[in-house]
Amino acid sequence: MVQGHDPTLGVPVSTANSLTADELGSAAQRERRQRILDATYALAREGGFEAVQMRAVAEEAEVALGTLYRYFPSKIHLLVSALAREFERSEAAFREVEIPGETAAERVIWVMKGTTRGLQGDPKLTEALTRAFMFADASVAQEIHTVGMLLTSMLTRAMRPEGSPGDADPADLTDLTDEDVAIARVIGDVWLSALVAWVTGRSTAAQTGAHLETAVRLLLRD
Amino acid sequence: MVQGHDPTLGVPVSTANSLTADELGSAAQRERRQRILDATYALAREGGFEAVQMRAVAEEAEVALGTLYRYFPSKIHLLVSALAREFERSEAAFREVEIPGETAAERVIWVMKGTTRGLQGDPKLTEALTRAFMFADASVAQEIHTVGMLLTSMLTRAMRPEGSPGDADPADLTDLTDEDVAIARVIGDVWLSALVAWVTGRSTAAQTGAHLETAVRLLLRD
DNA sequence: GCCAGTATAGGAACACGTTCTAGTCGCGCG
DNA sequence: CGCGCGACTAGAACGTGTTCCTATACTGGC
Repeated sequence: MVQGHDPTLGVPVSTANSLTADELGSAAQRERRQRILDATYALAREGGFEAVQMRAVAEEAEVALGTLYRYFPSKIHLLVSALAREFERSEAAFREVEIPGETAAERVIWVMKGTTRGLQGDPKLTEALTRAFMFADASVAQEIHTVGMLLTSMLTRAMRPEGSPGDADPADLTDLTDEDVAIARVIGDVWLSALVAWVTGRSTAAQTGAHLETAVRLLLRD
Repeated sequence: MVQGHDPTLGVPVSTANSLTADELGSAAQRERRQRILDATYALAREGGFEAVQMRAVAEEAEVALGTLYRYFPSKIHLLVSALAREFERSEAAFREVEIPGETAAERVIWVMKGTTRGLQGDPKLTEALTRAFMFADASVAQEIHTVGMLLTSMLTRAMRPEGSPGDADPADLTDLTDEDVAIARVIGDVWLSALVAWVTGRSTAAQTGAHLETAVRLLLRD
């Protein structure tokens, strides 16, 4: 089963999706949603996946349990949505800086290492978000797709020479070859696997970084 | 979080590992372990991850729930152990055949596709095993390591020219360069990500195969 | 064959994700 | 103003993974 590609929002998406910020009518509702995500973030940061308990999130966000479930249909949706919000921030931040490096490989490594370092500074949080991402099933496809797009966007932007067209819109991949996109996806895969290995204590931060760098150099030999 | 189990065990088990076949004294115990894994396999095959319920496994295997937990300290351990057993069978089967293909890339693709096809023939089973693998935390490191070794072994064997030394022992990687091993690991990463995407309904079998093939060709340009 | 100690059976109890029910609040509309 | 309706609150209830407890079956040492 494949999900449709970019329904580009606006259309009432079929089943049990998380409520996005734009779908919420009142300011009070948008603020409730923010409070919930903030509570999720705070709990995850302190105690990781297992500390993000739905009752605890509801209490911290000062909403009833039922309300929490109205906004996010499951713990996984909740955590992946929190991850998406972080990625949006991260992606926006990268959009503001010059990415250093002569070659595509150097620039990609710079971006990946920066992102990874950010995540490794908050191990519990990263554990929670990664576990959720890995455990997600098809019902979370929408949210996952958002995250995937952001990641691919960051990578392909790093692969492009600095200041090339298409920088503004993260979804604009027009001047990239199929091979570029394929490479970006493979790097994303490796990154995810490395993250999982790190999160589950099967490799150290240093190993993760080294593995990632190796993979990028194998893929982007200029 | 799975913490240390009660230490009243006859055999000194390091932390909270699954009991391996060799650690079990009596034939009756080894047979119990097999029954448990068989039951797990059967339930997973029929109904996937959620159908593998500990009470159901215990009943099907005709052991008490407490006994099940003595053999496998969690559902995740149980499923990853089942996965390891399958991989052992798969790896052994591959060891018996000539791997066709002129180049390393062709041989690796042949192996990956064969394995993937096998998994896709049993979607529910694959879903259960993959979800467990992805959800595993550090306490399952031992079992996960086993699986990782088997996968790397299959891949590096395919990368070697046919009939080269080291074929007998899956752990013997002496005649491979560091780069070879790194490539095998990257391919393993991509395979895992692709499997997750397929299992969670985010990509089709065909897309999974194509992505894998692209990745292998990017990495093994002969 | 008997004893001590361990493994197993059987099942209650607990934790947390999820669902459901009843009641309350706020608000636009006749 | 009173009504209806959707969103919210509070909390009970349920399912499944996990733990715990007690009685029984087994096994190795004497």
